[in-house]
Formats: sequence, C-alpha cells, structure tokens
Amino acid sequence: MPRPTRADAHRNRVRLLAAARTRHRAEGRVPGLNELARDVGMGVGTVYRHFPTQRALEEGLAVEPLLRLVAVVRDAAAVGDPGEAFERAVRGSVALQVREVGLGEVVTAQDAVDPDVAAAKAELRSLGRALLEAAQKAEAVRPDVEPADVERLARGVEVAVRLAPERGRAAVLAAYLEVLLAGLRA
Amino acid sequence: MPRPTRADAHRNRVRLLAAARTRHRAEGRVPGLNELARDVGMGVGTVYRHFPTQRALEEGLAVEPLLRLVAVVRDAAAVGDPGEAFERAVRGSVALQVREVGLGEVVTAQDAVDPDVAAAKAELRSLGRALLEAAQKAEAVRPDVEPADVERLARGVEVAVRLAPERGRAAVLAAYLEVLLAGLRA
Amino acid sequence: MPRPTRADAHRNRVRLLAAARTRHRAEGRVPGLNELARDVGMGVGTVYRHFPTQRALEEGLAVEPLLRLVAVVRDAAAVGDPGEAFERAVRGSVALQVREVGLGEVVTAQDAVDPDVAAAKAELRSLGRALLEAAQKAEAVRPDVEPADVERLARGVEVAVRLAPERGRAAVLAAYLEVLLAGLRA
Amino acid sequence: MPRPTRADAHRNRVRLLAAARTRHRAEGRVPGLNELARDVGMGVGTVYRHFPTQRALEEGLAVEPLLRLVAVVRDAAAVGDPGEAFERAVRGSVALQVREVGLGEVVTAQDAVDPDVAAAKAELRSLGRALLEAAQKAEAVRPDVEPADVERLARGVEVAVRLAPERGRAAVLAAYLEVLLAGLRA
DNA sequence: AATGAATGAGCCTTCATTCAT
DNA sequence: AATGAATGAAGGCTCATTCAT
Repeated sequence: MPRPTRADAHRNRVRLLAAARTRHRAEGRVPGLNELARDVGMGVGTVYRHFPTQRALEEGLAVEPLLRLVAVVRDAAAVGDPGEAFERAVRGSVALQVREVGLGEVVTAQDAVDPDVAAAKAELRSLGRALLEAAQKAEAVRPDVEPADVERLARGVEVAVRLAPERGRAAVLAAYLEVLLAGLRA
Repeated sequence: MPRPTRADAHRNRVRLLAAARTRHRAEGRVPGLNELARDVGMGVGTVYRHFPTQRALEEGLAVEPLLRLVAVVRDAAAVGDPGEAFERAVRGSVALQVREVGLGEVVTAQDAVDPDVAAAKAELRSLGRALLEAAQKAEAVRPDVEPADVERLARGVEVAVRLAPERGRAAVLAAYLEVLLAGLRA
Repeated sequence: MPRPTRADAHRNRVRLLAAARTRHRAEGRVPGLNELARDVGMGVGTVYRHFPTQRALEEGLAVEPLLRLVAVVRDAAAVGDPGEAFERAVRGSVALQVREVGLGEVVTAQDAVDPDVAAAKAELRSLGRALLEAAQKAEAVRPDVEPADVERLARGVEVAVRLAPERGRAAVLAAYLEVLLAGLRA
Repeated sequence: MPRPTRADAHRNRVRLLAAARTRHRAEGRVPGLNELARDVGMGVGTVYRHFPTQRALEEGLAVEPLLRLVAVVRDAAAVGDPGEAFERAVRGSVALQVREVGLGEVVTAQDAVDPDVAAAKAELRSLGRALLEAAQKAEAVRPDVEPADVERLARGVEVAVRLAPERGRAAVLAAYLEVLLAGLRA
C-alpha cells in the first residue's frame, strides 16, 4: 500500500501545474483536466482532487505569475520619485501580462476562488493604490483616474500589444506604453 | 445586403441575425448554429444554409455595424481641422465598438470571408490611413504611430471600457478616450 | 416565359447523367441529388423531377452500360461454337462490369424500377440462358450450373478483380477469368 | 483479448460487441456508435471509450471470427496431402466468411489498426502462403496464382454466395467452391 | 415546369464531471 | 487516495426529400 505523504501530493500539484503551463503556453488555452491527466500520466480523479474545476486550475496557473507581478510592483515602489515609481510599476506590469498568458485575466477578474490568488490580488491592489495616490499627489499623474482605471487600461494595452504579430512585440509594447503613460500624465 | 432573392429567405436571414445579435449582446459570444436554430424555431439545415459556418455568422453580424463604422469615420473626415477630424474618428469608432459587441474583433481580424465585410474593412483602412497621415502632417499626432497601431489601441481601449461595470460606462469611455488621445498627441 | 419542350427535358436528363457518371467514376459513389444539381447548375427540384430517388439515378446511370452489356452478350451469341460463345460472353461481361462501376450491382439486383433497365435485364437473362444451355448441351460447361449461378460468379470475379490494385488489373482480370472458366468446364 | 482490467468495463465491451454483431448480421452494416449506444442503453461517451472510431468497432467485431479463421486454416495445415490441405483451407475459409458478415472485408483490407487483428492477419497470411506453395510444389494447384489471388478469389466466392437467397446457401456454397477449386487445379 | 429554401432526423465527436472499484 | 470507466448534454455537420414561390 503506497501511503502518500503531503510531499507526494505537493509534488503532484507541481507536476500538474508544470504540464498545464507548458500546454497553455503552446496552445494558448488552459488544457482540460482529462487532457492534463493524460499528459502527466495520472488518473483523472487524481487531477480533480488537486483542481476540482477548470477555474481552479486557471487560478493555480496564475498564482506564480501573480506573485511575480506583486514583486515587480513592490520593487517599483522602492523608487524614490513617485511619478517614476508609478511608471515603472505600469511598465513592469504590462510587460509581465503580455508575457504571461492569462495573467491579465486573473488580475481584472472580480472574484478569486483560490485564497493565494485572493491574497496576492489584495496586496497588488493596495500597492497599486498607494503608488497611484503618491504619483497624483506629486502631480505626475492626472488626478481624475482611479486604481481600477489603471488596471483596466493596462489590460487594454496588453490586448493591443497581443494584436501585433509576435515578432517585434517588444517595440510595440514600448510604444504603446509610451502612449498610455503620456496619456496618464497630469 | 439583400442578396437572397426570395422574400421569405431574406426574412429568415434577418430573424436569424436578430436572434444571434440578442444572444451575442447578452452572453458575449456568438451562439452556436444549433442553438440559434433552436432559438428561432427553424431547422438546423436552414440556419446552415444561411450561415455555413460560425465564422459566416460572425461576419454576418458585423456587416451592419461595420457599415455604420465606415459612416462614422467618413463623417469625421469631413471635418476641416485634421487633428480634430482624427480625434473625432477615434472617439466615434471606439464608442461604436464598445456598443457593438464583436465589431472590434472583426475590425482587427486579419482576413474576412464575406465580401461585404472585406470591402467595408478596405474602405475603413483607407479612410483611417488618410486621417492619420493628415493629422500627423499637421503635427497633431505623434509621427511614430501607424494605422495598425491606432486600430490596436482603439481595440485596447474598447476592452478596457468593457471591464468597467455596465453602469457608468459612458463616463469611463470618455475618460479613457481622453487618455488615449492625449497619449497620441504630438 | 420559357416553355420547355420534350427536347429540353431530354437534354437535361442527358446532362444530369453525364455529370453523375463523371462523379461516379471519380469518387466511386453515386452523387447525392443536391450535389448533382449544384454540379449541373439546376435547381434540386428539377433534378428530382428527372430522378425521383437516389435509386432512380443509379438505374439511370446503369441503362447505357447495360445496353452495352446486352450487345456484348448478343455478339458472343453469334459465335458458332457454343462453348466458345459462352466463354466469350462471360469474358466480355465481367470485363465490362469491372470497367463500369455499379453495373454489376444492377445486374444482380432483384428488381428494377426503371422500365428500360427491366427490359434490358430481361433480354440479358434470356440470352444468357440460351448461351448456357447450348454450352451445356455441347458438354462444354458443367451441367449442374444455372444461369443465376453464372451471374453471381461473374459478379464474384468482378469483386475479386476490384480488390487488386488498379495498376495491372488487366492481367488480374485475365487470370481470374481463366480460373472461373476452367472451373465451369464440364 | 480481455485488455480492460476492470470486470465491468470488460462486460460492457462484450455487450457492445454482441449488440453490434446483431445489428451487423441483421442489416449488413456496422452500426453507428450513437446507434449502438442507444441500442445498449449506454452513454455515447462510453461507447467511444471502447471504440474510438467506426473502424475500431469493425475490427473489434472481426477479432473473434478472425481467430476462428486462423484456427480453421491451421487445422487444414495439419492434413498430410498438400493439395488436400490447401483445398480444405479454402473451403473452411470461404464457409466462415459467408457465415460471418464483415470477416471477408477485414481479411482483404490492407491495414489494421487493432494489434490483435494485425497479428491474426499476419499469421493467416503466413499459413496461407505455406499451404499454397506446398500445393503448388505438389502440382495440385496452378503455379501462376499467388496468395493474394487466393484471398481475392475467396472473397469473390463469398460475395457470389451471398447473392443467393439465404435458403439453400449451403448447396450454393458447395457448388461455387467446386468451381473455384476446379479452376485452381493445375 | 423550374427553382431553391426549408426541414429535421441523425451521425460524429468532445468534454466536464461523477463515482464505482 | 488513486484510478479510470461511465455519463450525457451539447455542438458540429450532412443529406434526402418536400414544398412554397
């Protein structure tokens, strides 16, 4: 009788996420749980134990990029100049969102099932709000925008960049960020 | 365009488009052809005769809004001041795209099956290019953006607006357009 | 008002059969009546007027080859030696059946809707019976086979030949006919 | 072969094959997978798990008769006289093919998806070739026929027998086999 | 008589999820 | 806990045939 330990379960979760990430990157869609089970060589039932629903898997996939997003924004917050800090956060966020398929969706989604996701989003919001308010107080950013607006506009830019052909997206990203940031300045 | 010769066939086409539009608005996705048949109470075959594929239906839905979009841009082109004309076109386009679900997608899609759609898109592009170039020549718009960029950014703003709660979208739209146009100015 | 004459109708029938024959040869299956209508550029209704059912079309297609089959057998009957005449008829029939997809099926089918087909089959049977009986009387063919047996065995050989790769079927046909005729000899 | 590990799954497979066999016998065609599901009262998905394609079902149906066919030929091979052995194999094969609808088709098909089917066919071919060569060396069979020819002619006879009315097929089978074997003798 | 729009049964297949083993 | 068989709704599509125009 193989008595599975916590470690086992955790390793399984990691393997599942890795496999799902691979497919996600490759095919642009979160794989079905059956598909994933076949990929990893586990029974469907096992996969469903880890991710009881498609949504759970999607959020599971987003946790790690989301943590990186938090880190990016926190790093930006360390910059002295408020305007500079704000812009750095926006740039970093959009860049990451463009790179990580699905991240933007999770960020702008209303609710989160996964508590890790919910926590990360909460922190993200609080950091974002602080950055924005500081930048506005320093008259670096228009006073009439709210944190939610920045989130949405960032997502919009992400979408715009994604419409460009894969080759040369870096330049496109830079250009569109310029437009966005110019538009946001006081 | 009333391509079908028979009156009843044309009436059916109209009914189908109406039903599809309703669902599209309500659920944000173009209904399946079987679904549509059920909604309207027609045989599946009939629906497939009118729209042989999902794609055909999508474009069928887009024809009319697309024509309105062309009209909006053409009207804008009548304005004397090039910068003003450009801005008016962008405002009108995004507003329409926000109102008409799916329009933005068709506009930014690479190819079109339906010849009416293809023709409208061609005209749209030509008008758009002219407006942009004139505005750039008048130094009203940054010289480094291309027509495709404006298309993508417009779509991005559309997406951003859609993320806002339905109530109060008008204000949001105005605000985000301000950001976009400010960002685009020379 | 175009007042269609008998001649028109006949020409239509001929066009339909020609188109159907082409597809039949090319794809190995009798085309659907809608398909056929599209090919020929007629309305489905018109096609259905000529061939009220799939079956009718199949028989329509068979009429001409069937007449050629009758001719083949009649020519064979002109040969003086009864054994030789019989063998010649069998060879000719199977060869034609191999060449004309669907012919064998019509020959061995029990009933015929089309009166032309029925008439041709009746004549074929009568000719075949005479040839067989003469050959048996001349002790050139085993006495225990009946006309229906020859029909069925001929069809069997047709099927056997068809199983061989298209290239080199002529040799295969000759060889299998040799086996059949040797097996039928007294 | 009972590949499925679970008892109930195996039972389902057996039920499916039984139902499919019944329909196949009765209607001369392998039923569609949905049809089959309806017949047996299972969900479509279950049927598709067992037989992912029409083809898989066809081969699944053929496995058992094919094994019996191998047995028949192997038994024939035990006979001392090579000519006698060959004839016995042919008689047994055609008789079985006439009884088991679809068997002949699988035997003459080029490829096989199911490994069991492929294996059985390989053995069948090797046994058949040996029998034929021995009979030819003993001058009991014409030297110019190849194994593939025997396969095809056997199928042809099967078809010929099937054209006779069900009643009295035994006698017809015997007669046509006589013709075939007489035709194959040196 | 010609036309072609309409019909709808029915096949194929996928997939998220449940549950017996 | 793990497994994978079973489920069945649902969507995609074809096609023989009927019937209004």
